Amino acid sequence: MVAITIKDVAALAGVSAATASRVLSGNPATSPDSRARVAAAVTELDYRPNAQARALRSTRSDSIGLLVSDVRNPFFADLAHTVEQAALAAGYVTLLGNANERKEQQDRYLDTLISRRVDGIIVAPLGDGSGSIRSLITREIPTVFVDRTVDGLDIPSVTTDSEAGIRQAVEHLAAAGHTRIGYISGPQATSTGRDRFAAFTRAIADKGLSQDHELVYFGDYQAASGSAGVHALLQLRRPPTALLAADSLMAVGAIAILHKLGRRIGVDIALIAFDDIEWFALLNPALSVISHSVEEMGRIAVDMLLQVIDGGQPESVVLPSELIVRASSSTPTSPVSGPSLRTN
Amino acid sequence: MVAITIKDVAALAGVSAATASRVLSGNPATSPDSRARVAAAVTELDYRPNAQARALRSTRSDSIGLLVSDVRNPFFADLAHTVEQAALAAGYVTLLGNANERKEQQDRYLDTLISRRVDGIIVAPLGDGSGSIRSLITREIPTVFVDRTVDGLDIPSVTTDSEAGIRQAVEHLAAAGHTRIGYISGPQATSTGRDRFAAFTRAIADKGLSQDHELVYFGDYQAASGSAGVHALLQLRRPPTALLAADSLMAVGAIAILHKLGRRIGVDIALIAFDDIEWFALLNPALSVISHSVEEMGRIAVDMLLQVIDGGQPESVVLPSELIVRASSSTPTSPVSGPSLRTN
DNA sequence: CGTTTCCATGGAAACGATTCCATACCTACA
DNA sequence: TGTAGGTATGGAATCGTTTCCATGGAAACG
Repeated sequence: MVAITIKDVAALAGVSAATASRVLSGNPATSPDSRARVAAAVTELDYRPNAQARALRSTRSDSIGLLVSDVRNPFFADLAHTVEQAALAAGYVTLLGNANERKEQQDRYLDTLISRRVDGIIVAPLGDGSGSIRSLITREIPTVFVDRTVDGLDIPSVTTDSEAGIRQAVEHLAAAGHTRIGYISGPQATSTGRDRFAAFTRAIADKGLSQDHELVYFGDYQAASGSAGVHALLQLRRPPTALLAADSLMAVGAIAILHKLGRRIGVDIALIAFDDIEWFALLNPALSVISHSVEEMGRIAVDMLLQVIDGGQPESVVLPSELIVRASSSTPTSPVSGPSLRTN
Repeated sequence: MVAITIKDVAALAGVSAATASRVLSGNPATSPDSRARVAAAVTELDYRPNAQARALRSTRSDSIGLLVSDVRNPFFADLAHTVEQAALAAGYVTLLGNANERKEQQDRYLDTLISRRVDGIIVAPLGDGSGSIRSLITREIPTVFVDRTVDGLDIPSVTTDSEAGIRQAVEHLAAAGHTRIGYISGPQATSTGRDRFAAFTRAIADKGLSQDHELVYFGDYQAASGSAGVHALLQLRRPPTALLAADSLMAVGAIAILHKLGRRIGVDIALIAFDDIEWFALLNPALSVISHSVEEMGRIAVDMLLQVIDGGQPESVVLPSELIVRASSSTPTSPVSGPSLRTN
């Protein structure tokens, strides 16, 4: 592996390394002649500048870090795609990390991102402001929180207003006659887990529905915990007649076990999920969801990060959420959960 | 932003930069005393080594590149997760790129990955061996192809044997009485697109089914082209009674438009998709699929890449595929596509 | 024609680590 | 006691760029 350096290019072009560097970085203080000669040498040698050396000298790495909990979650997959494409358009490459909803892995990734001197970090954070998150602040590394926040940290963020969507969902279910709504919550170590749970609690109270704390199951945003949640909730002496899942993966788990148990969604039990995924509309019955725009979230996050990198202090953005009613929650149920007709 | 370097650490610890470096890299030629002093200085200063400088000097970047077509495709999302986690376990971070099934974007990403001197690259390649792919070889950059290959290039790869699964699918449909099977193909610029199409053609011929070339629609592995394919195939004078989609996204598009057109899957028309996605089993009717193991593919790809980085020459691996019959294809259909009973 | 200005250029010093090489010290052995 | 061998250490070179600074020549101006 013979490494080709800028000196080789300079030698072949008959100029100095300094001039070659100037040509390559588009510095106007270059003659058309040397521009042409260097360009020719570059293609002749198939020269690729060493990004490490460049970054070392210029203290810019042209890379950003994106830390999410799990790309297999369609929400984060969409986010990763949008962020990566927007960053690419702005000349940055994206380092992807999956924290797997585990704080030590988040810290480990933040450490590597700091070591690699990424120009900025977009993170869906987990936990409180302890650990490596603290280092981001003391080092003044441009950071933007996406989807989630961390209490007490003054970092610009793009989040969703869960309140509106969840309130609409609860009101919708209440209007259909449900009084006992089961809630499959996200982990309380995340701001979305806490916020959505709080929104649910408030909405339930405002509507005068059952606040039986047994109706809440605390999951971890993974499919398996959705199944476990349904399992637990259906074993109650007075099981819920409707379910609200705090993210799409737990909804998937819930659907899987409901199928297995032979409970007909939208007939025997109503189901609404947070997060709109293309596929949810294809289910039969189609799934009612609380929708929010991932693409917008990703684009705004990159925009904000670029601003922070440029020394700006963008305002945090809160995006709306909204209930989309489909068949999975459209059947009115009598309060005692009697039999009902199926609609489609 | 005051940068803390190894010299600061060395000064605080009262040793030289060389010794500090030795301590940090675990070199045994260090006294317990300086080890302790350096460790203390590191935590005191919250020192993070500059990965660029380290990489520049040691010609290892401890990073790999992963280039897929689109993380929003659940297959690639799973792959990205597995690869990223396996790489992390081996001490590497992953640079993610989405080529969006476009050759120029693939080339652009390969260029940046080369510039960044990643230690290796895992790519689901697109197109022929022209463009930047060629540079990978001449520069002897450790590379592994995953899911797809490029004809004529001697690069280790992990792929799926599409033949077996597709043959099983065709035989299964033929046994159910289908003679006109529509095929929604992947792009012919990808090896999977070509291989699966060839396998389909062979299977159709062997079974003596209709080889009407109008029954093949060439899509691009995106959902929209699945919809377009169904639309085109159903407009034929003699439309197919069964459909085989070459990937999951096109299957999603197909399902969406079939719903909209009021065609009942598994009743009016049979449907089988390549790629097994957890959610496909949750559809009603559940979707028959040709399944292959993404996790295994990802793990093996990282294993192989590590071998190549170590100077080895691992053998390419071909993983099996297999038909999983579910309700979407289980109803026998009379050759003339008459009415039939619904099973579930 | 002489002086100023401008522009393209090359030499050399960074950037922050690793690593070769030489040295100083200490122990062990004859 | 003198020498060989081992160990911990520091100085300095190095990795491949960018960028500061000085220089030389051409152009422009009086």
